[in-house]
Amino acid sequence: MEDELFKALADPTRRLILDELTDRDGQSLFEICTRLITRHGLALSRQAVSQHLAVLEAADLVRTRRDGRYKFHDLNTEPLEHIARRWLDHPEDTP
Amino acid sequence: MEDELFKALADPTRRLILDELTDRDGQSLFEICTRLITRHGLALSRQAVSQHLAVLEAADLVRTRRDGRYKFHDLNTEPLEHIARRWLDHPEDTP
DNA sequence: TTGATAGGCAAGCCGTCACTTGCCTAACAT
DNA sequence: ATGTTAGGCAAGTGACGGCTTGCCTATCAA
Repeated sequence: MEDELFKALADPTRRLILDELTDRDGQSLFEICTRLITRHGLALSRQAVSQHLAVLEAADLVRTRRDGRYKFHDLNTEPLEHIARRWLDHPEDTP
Repeated sequence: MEDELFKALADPTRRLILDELTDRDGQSLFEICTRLITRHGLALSRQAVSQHLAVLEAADLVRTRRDGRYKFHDLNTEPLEHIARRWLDHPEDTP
């Protein structure tokens, strides 16, 4: 799980996808593809983006819901919140 | 720089090295090798660890200082502090 | 000086990863 | 029913990453 989280964040395209979902939640695969092209000049195939989304979903950074033939992708920031905590001082833990 | 930071964190062995440096700062290459074996059962070659340390240093997560034939490795947590900030709500930024 | 210790450099191996291509299913519109 | 749109599955390719091996330099002690 932790492994999948860090692996998911290791790829710059996946970080861009997280950016786009931060900007607007609940996008479909095609919307994400379009935004990667228009806003970042990244002309990836649909499958490439789909595979990235699968990696992000495996890391629980993205959650999906289906509606008919659409699949919407929602950002889940919870895994990100304590990502670096183990290496940082936690003054709140040491009273 | 950001790319190197996330790539550095993507490897579980490197995260263990950060753990060991969190536990005790300023270790030499051989000390880190020894701790990886004794505390985690990780029998890596010296060069493998050395290459990991180079990646961590490129990400500015580790800083080094030489003293004679010894090279000491110090943890630098600064890059970790705002690692996930771009995807999280920053209530302190929005008054 | 000799030997031992701490570390560096470079080439090579092998597995994983990002991406493409081709084909397939499901849902909706006409 | 047919065509179109949204998405999925699977195999293949090329590159990168982690690790090893072999050899080399530098520092210190005897």
